Parts: sequence; structure tokens; C-alpha cells
Amino acid sequence: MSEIRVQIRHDEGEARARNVTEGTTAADVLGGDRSVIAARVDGTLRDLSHPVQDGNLVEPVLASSEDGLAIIRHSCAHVMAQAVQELFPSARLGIGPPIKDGFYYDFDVDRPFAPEDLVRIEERMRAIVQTRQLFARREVSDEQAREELATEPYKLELIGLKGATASHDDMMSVEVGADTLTIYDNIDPANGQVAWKDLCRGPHLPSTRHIPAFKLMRSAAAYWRGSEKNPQLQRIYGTAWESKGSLANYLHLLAEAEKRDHRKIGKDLELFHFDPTAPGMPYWLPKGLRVLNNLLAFWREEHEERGYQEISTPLVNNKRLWEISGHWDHYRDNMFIIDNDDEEPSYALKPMNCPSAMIVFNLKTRSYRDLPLRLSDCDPLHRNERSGTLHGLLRVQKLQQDDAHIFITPDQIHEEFQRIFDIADRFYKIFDLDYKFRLGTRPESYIGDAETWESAEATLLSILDARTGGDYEVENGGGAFYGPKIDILMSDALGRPWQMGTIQLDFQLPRRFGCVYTDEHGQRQTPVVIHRVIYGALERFLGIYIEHTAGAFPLWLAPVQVSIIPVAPEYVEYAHKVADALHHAKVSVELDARNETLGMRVRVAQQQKVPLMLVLGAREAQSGTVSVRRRGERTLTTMDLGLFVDRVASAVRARVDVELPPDAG
RNA sequence: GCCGCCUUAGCUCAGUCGGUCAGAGCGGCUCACUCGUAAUGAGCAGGUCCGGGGUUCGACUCCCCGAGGCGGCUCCA
Repeated sequence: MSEIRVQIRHDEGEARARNVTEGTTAADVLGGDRSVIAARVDGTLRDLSHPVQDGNLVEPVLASSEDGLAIIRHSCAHVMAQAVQELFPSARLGIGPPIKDGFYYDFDVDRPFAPEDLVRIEERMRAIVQTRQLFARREVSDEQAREELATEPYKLELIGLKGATASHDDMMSVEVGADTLTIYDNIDPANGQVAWKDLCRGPHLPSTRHIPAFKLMRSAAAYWRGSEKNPQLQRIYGTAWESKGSLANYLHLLAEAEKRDHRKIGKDLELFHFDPTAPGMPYWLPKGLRVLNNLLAFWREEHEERGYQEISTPLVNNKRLWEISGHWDHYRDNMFIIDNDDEEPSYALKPMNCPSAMIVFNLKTRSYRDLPLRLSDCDPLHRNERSGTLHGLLRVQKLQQDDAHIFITPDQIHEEFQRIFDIADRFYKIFDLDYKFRLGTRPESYIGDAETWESAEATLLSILDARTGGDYEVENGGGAFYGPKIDILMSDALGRPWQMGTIQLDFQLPRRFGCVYTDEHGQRQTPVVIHRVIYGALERFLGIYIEHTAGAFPLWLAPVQVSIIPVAPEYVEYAHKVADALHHAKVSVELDARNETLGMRVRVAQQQKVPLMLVLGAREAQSGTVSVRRRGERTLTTMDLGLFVDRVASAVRARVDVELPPDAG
């Protein structure tokens, strides 16, 4: 046999050359380390059984690496599909890719899976893992694949889409790439028989015994190839890890994340309520509204400083307005329409503020000297969402955006965008939130001409490139119907992404509403409008922020900033004096003089996430001091009442944490 | 909108394979204790078992319809 020469590299270190005989596999080259479950050959992930070629650079893929976990999860998806088809012979296969923290597989089945089915499937999977089936890769022609998969209509459809899918849909391309089709056989080592097989690009684990830990999570319906027009398949989600410890750790993290759920915290802290009579439309309770008002007060200060002028406009408009704006044709399904049988025309609750801003712009003749004209509008909006899409505060039907419409000349676009990005930076830094950008381009349903759209998209692209150095996503077709947009995304406690702020470029609405300004040559011009929100919807922002902080708001935002706990009834009088002093200094106080033990009342304040607690007894009453306990800390500080009031009040005003003297006992 | 699951006291949840089983803890109220930094003790009150139909001698329990919620899909701030 002839010799070939390969390079082997471990841990990003120096590559070392080695001579091996032809036909040597990646596994042979990399040695018998059990934590190596695949190979990267010249940068491409391969099975360990892949024969290396002369000149290849071969690197190990560890089970615990990101690629390794994806392979474990992908192989686990196969095991699940095999179990499902063994238990439900009529089940037909959809696709089964690895995803963040796990995998799923879609099936066309006679009836949806019940929770008990998942238990049975999981048991069968454990049995399959026990048998140590081998994953064997085999290249097949299109014809051969069609023949072997004749009973799998969805796989046949994928074969027909081969090549076209790779660029369009990552999930589909897991099954078929652009090149030769491959089938993975699961071989039972006991008898050498093929126990199961699936059309798949791979790579896969050497055998099922390399799946150390997995768990099925839930089942749900999902449209075939992600389109509502297609039939629904039944999807089972699972998770898989390189060790039992990692699985346990992941499940623990999930449980912890659930405790941060803003819906639970909102109830515990009495922030808001959803009533069955108003789905998706929050009742703001006193404490929740206080937080919301604090957010808005901060927002107003910052925006007035930056030249924004706030307006408020009608909640209900005649449908004529929505016809002019295009909402009637492009957004009607999401609008609450008030239809009086005997009266023409209809009215609708506003789902967006933009048309009203156009009307305000048109109230005067405008000069280029008036631009940029920044009109903000935080009115409540109503959007009639499809049922099944609501989600606590994160997806509501009544919302308030920190909205603004900025009328500018075309050559002011770039600078105005920079100003908006600066505001976003300032806000998100204060709240310590992570975010990323996403560009949304022209959707299927749009107004205006393609050329204008393309130039607007190009403008946004160049701004984004300059701002982020290319660190952003592009969502084709993700724009608003009137223009392309840059969205700002954040994640909830479970890592699910949500669209928060958005900055949208609009050449269409000003034209539709006949907005004009006079330029420096006395010519009438149509302004460009930027629609922008920083918080996004206040409801969603607060929901995300609750999950981010687990309800432990910073001092300036907290609904109750100081909780006062007198040690015994005879000190209640002094406690009232302290409460009054704080109240007059515009600090939000709660006095807990209930007939409960001190420990109990401290505990309640702690659970209510009150930032500061004052315990008042004989010592304090006598010396005119307060004994301060910070949320989450056990160390106490005793300080003069007047000093404490000043410190807290100024910290609240400055929206910073309060500074207390070092521990004085 | 689609699929599945869920809905019992203010909250969190037991429970009945259809028959005095409507329960617990927390919370609330009352009383006692008068308390120094994450749960003092005792007693009392509190439920249209989501709503509407149906099956049955009998329905919180089974069936159908509806509402709301949860998890996804689709759609979006």
C-alpha cells in the first residue's frame, strides 16, 4: 500500500506531519481518545471513519466542543427518529437537525404525540443507545436514494430540492447538501443488520454509545418547511450532552431561568395583571405602573435634551387615515376595527403612531431649517394579534412604544442614524442589557418602488457596517411595509430572542401624505422619515428587564425603594417620622408595622426585592439614626437620618445606586 | 390562525378509576407573644372545582362546544 502524508493538529497548536498508509481513517490518525467523536479534515467536519487523503490537515472534534455537541445532538435526533418509527410504524420523517442546546425531529403521524408517548420513545431510545449501533455513511445516487426512500414522501421532496436548499434554509440543508446524497445506516453490531437508515449529510458519531446523556423535552406541531401553507408535522424537541453532568447542569439552568419568568415575578411583586376579559392587554397595578412611569420619565428627560418634541394623537381614527397610510391594505388583519353597522365609514384603533405624525407635520409649511423635526409620541397602541401568539408582557395587544418620527432631508439620514444609535447605546448601557442588530429588507407586501427600496437598504447597510463592523444579521423580507429597518434584539431568560428597538427608514408615508418642505433653493421637497423606538414597546422592554434583573430593580426604578421595619410597636412613631422624611424627599417608602417578627418582615422585604430596608428600634429612635440593610446583603450600616435621606434622594434623582458609609456596626 | 397540554381558595398545588373527600401549605382576619435583621404560636373565615351544553339515578371527575393560559409553529414591538 502506498504511503500518504497528513498533518495533525491538536488544540489549535502546531500541526505535526505523519506518514500513514492509504485508507487510514481519521479515527486511526487521531488515536483512541474516547472524547474525540469526529474529525475536521481540511476545515470540513467528517465522520471518524472518513479515510484521510494525502495532504489533509486533520483535527480532532471533542464531544464537549460546540461542533461536537451538535454532532451528538444530530445523532441523537436519528436515534429518536428510529425509536419513533419502531413504535409508530406509520410515522413518516420530516427533518431532524441539531439546534441550540438540543435537537428536534419532525414526523407526520396519525395522531399527535401525547406526553406518555414521549416517555415510551425515550425508553426505546435508551435501548437503542445500549445496542451500540454504528452510524455508517454511504453515498447514493439520486435514483438510488429515491428508491430506498420511496415510503418517505418528505425526504423525496428534499431530494428534489437538492442544491436549492443549501443556500435557502439551513435546517433543510442538514439533510441534503448541494453535492452527492448520503444515507446513514444504523447497523446493529449483534447481527450486522441495518436497523434503520436516514437521508443525511452527517457527520455522525461512530456509534450510539457515544450519546452519554439526553432527554426529550416536549412535542409541538410545526409546519413542514416552515410554511403555514404546508401540512403540520409533529415535532419532538430533545436535548443531548456530552456527559450526564452537563445535562443535569442544563436542566438546572432551565429551572433557574423559569424562576426569572417575568409573568411569575409580575404576579409575585404585584406589578401587572392579565385578565381573561382583555387578553394581551395588561392591567398595570400601582407598583408596576410606578416602574413604567420611572422608565418614561427617564426617557422624556433624555429625549427633550436631544431636541425631541412630544405629541399625543387620537387613539381612534377614521378608516380614511389608514387608507392613505396603507395600513388598511397592508396591516388591517392586525387592527381592531370599530364597525358601526349603520355608519359609514369604519373607525380603527391605532396600531401605529406614524400616520398621526404625518398629519402634525402637515399643519404648517415646513422649511429645511425646521429639519430634523423630531416628533415623539408614546400613546397606547392596539394590535389585534393572532391568537396563540401572546406571551405575557413580551407579546401584547395593547402597547406603548417610545415612538418618534423624525422628518429629515435625504442628506441628514446618516447623521440622524448616528444620533439614534448613540441614544440606544446610552439606554442599554444604563440597563446593562446585551443586544444585537438585524437588518430587515423589503417584505412581500410593500408600498413604493423597488429602486427606492434598494437605495434605502444600501444606506442602512453602510450605516450598519460602519457602526458594527459587520456584526449583525440580515432578515430578508423582514422590513416594514413602508421601508427597510434595523432592529435591535434582546433575549429573555430562556434565551428566546425578542425584537426591541427598531429604526426604520421611510420614503413612502411622507409621499402618501403629501408632506413637503422648502429647500434652500426654494424648491418643494418630500422629507424622509425615520421611525424609531429605543425601548421598543415599554411592555416588552419591562418584561425583558424583569427577566434580566429577576425583579431586583435598581434603586431609581424600584416601585418601593425603602422598606421601614420598626422593631416593636413603641418605635412605630419614629418609623413614621422617617417615612415622612423620605416621602417628602420623593423617595418611595413602605412602612411594615405589622404584628410580625422582625425576621419575617425582613424576609418579606427581601422577597419583594426592595433595595433598602431600615430597621428602627430604641438605638435609632434615641440617636435619630437609621440602620440600613441593603437587598441581598447582611452587613448593616447605621447612619444619621438626615444624611440617609439626602443620599437616597440624590441617588434616585441621579439614577445611580446609593452610597452608604462603610459598615458602622 | 394551526397542533398539543392545562384551568380546583388571593397564591402554589393535592385529590376523586363517576357516589358525604372539596383538601394542604402560604397569604388574609382574630387572639396571644412585644420581638434587633430571610418564616412565633393558636384559632377562624375563604371555593360556581374556567363557562355553556350533553351522557348518567348521580358529573369537580366522562363526552361536545367555547374562553383564557402554557409550550411550539406561523406572524410581530
